[in-house]
Amino acid sequence: MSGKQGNPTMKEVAAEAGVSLGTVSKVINNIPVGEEYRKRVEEAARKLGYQVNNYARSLRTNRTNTIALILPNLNHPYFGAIANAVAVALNRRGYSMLTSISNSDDQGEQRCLALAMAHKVDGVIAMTYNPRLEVDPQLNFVTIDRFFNAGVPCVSCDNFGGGQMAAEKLIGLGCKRLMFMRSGTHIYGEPDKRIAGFEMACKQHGIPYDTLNLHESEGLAPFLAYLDAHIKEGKADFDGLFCNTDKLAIMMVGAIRARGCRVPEDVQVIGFDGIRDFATGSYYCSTIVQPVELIAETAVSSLFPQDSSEIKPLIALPVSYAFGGTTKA
Amino acid sequence: MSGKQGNPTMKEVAAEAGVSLGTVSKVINNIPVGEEYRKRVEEAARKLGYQVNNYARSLRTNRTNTIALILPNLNHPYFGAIANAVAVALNRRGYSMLTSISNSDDQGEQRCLALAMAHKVDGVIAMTYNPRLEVDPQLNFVTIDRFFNAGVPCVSCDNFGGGQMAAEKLIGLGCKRLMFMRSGTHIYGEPDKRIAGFEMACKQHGIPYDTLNLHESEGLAPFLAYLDAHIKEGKADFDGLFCNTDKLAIMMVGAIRARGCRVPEDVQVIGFDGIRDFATGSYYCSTIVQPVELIAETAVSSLFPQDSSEIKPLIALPVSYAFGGTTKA
DNA sequence: TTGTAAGCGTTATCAC
DNA sequence: GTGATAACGCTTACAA
Repeated sequence: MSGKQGNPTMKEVAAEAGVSLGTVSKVINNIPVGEEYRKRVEEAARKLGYQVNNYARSLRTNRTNTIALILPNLNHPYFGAIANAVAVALNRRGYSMLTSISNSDDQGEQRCLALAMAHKVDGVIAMTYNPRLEVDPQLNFVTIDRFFNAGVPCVSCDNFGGGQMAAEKLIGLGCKRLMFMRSGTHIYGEPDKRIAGFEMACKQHGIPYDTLNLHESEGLAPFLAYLDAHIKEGKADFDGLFCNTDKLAIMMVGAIRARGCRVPEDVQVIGFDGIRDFATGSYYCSTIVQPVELIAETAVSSLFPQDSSEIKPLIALPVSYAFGGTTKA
Repeated sequence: MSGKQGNPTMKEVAAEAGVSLGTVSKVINNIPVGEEYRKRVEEAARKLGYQVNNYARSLRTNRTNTIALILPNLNHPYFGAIANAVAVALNRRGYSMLTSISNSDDQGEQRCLALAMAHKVDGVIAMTYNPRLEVDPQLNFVTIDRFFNAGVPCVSCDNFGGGQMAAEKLIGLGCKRLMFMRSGTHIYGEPDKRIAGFEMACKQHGIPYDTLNLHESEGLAPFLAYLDAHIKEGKADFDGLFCNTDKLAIMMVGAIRARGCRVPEDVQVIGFDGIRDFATGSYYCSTIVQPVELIAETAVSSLFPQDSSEIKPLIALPVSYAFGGTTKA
């Protein structure tokens, strides 16, 4: 309790103001009360530096005004951006944020969830990856980028549309043969729709394409092997590449250039996420930008039923394309 | 309360197990109890999915097992790294983290602090910038990078030593005339010792130097003007530059190169913080690396007096130099 | 309108 | 060693 023993309580404020406990409570909670009483209470509260004890209040009201955010870590800029935006969105509503780091670990995720339950949070926003995560059906739970089932709302960007957009952008910029690369934590997940959208657009436009869809545990080697096989003497047999993350795109741009091929002149590359350089604020590569603030805002408002008339199981928010130097202008 | 009405309480567990409330409490808190009773209670708790209500417990014990972290935002990699490390360090001790974003705003910082107080956290770790922040002297309070007064412990890296190290590194790499640049939120703060350390080392080695110490509201223009004045036809009249952050260093490297000067051949540049590229993990520039995990760990343990025999008002943790391509190898 | 008192889920102090 | 019972600080009927 902040190490402070002399933390003033409502009772003390009541005594100081010469009113009853209930009156103090009413003043604190903005419930109509005689003007003279209100003044006395406010004066006393200020004098004693009174601050409501959220825990005691929560015990009574069964609401904590706190939600938990569970995410893999705070080192990746995307997670940092999400956490930041969620905190801001919650704050605007008078809610606090309890942050838990799962380390992308199944047990860690379960542990974070248990912690949130013990804290009796009013809701949980999670970016989890364990498909077998045991979550109390009564829990006010929203996921980001991870669809569980119809009972759990999932807020995500329009991954399918993003994949489509990437393919169409590359095609529009003159690409004749495309390539898709993916490295991810799990084989199935909301972001996997990126490839589906990409493939559909390619087919629609009659553009040939190749894909390399790998688990991150396989590392970069298979991608590099692909480049070795498909870039001969600085000539690539594809001229457009879409990667499922900016991170992979950045690595591939480096690898392509290292093999004597120019980006974007010979091969154009588009990533996904819309990560910006922390110093300059510029995009690392041409990319499909996730609407981070909107995702956070939507996730938060999904927790409060009064905000949205109907709960949608899956919400796909619009993405946008940003030029970042790895496509032709 | 997680929207769950049927959350089992200790009383229900007691009824289920056919024991008294006190006995359940003892089992939950690992207080010796008859083996048979313990079994019955554990069985009942498991069956009902009982989970202790932290708020009710806190109301009794006056401890919340939660600490608040206040920082400007979670978008800058340094803040993200600090938040991540603090969360991990707290978790190891069984504590939860309440995160508040201040937006580097005086009022925002005060608001975050009030929120933490209302939540009755057991302590606060803050990266605040308002020197007039009103903080309850009773509050278990630790700052990072911001010295208040002897009563408030401040955990920081060895900024003075880092400045020294940067100067000596540049001198050791052959620089004959140095330059220091700073752009920051406030004129005074723990990180300002970087320049002091830098200057001392320069004087010690008899190396001439120049400094440009500005408030961030002035933007980059004065720095660029300096470069314009000191780089003529691709020749700079200084050959070593130390910037107080990696961010500034990165910008300056770009600006120096844009003026026809080579980095690191003509001018060597060292930044401060040790930020790494999120994709490749490599440093953006040669830099003085902050011991992020150690800072977080130290800040956390400063909150728990039993961990450290004596509270030190200012703790300066060792930094290290990392090569990042903007100095000679 | 204002005061009084019950009770939220837990821990801790007692008798038993 | 176990079971009642009184707090903890607050909200909320309900009584005055």
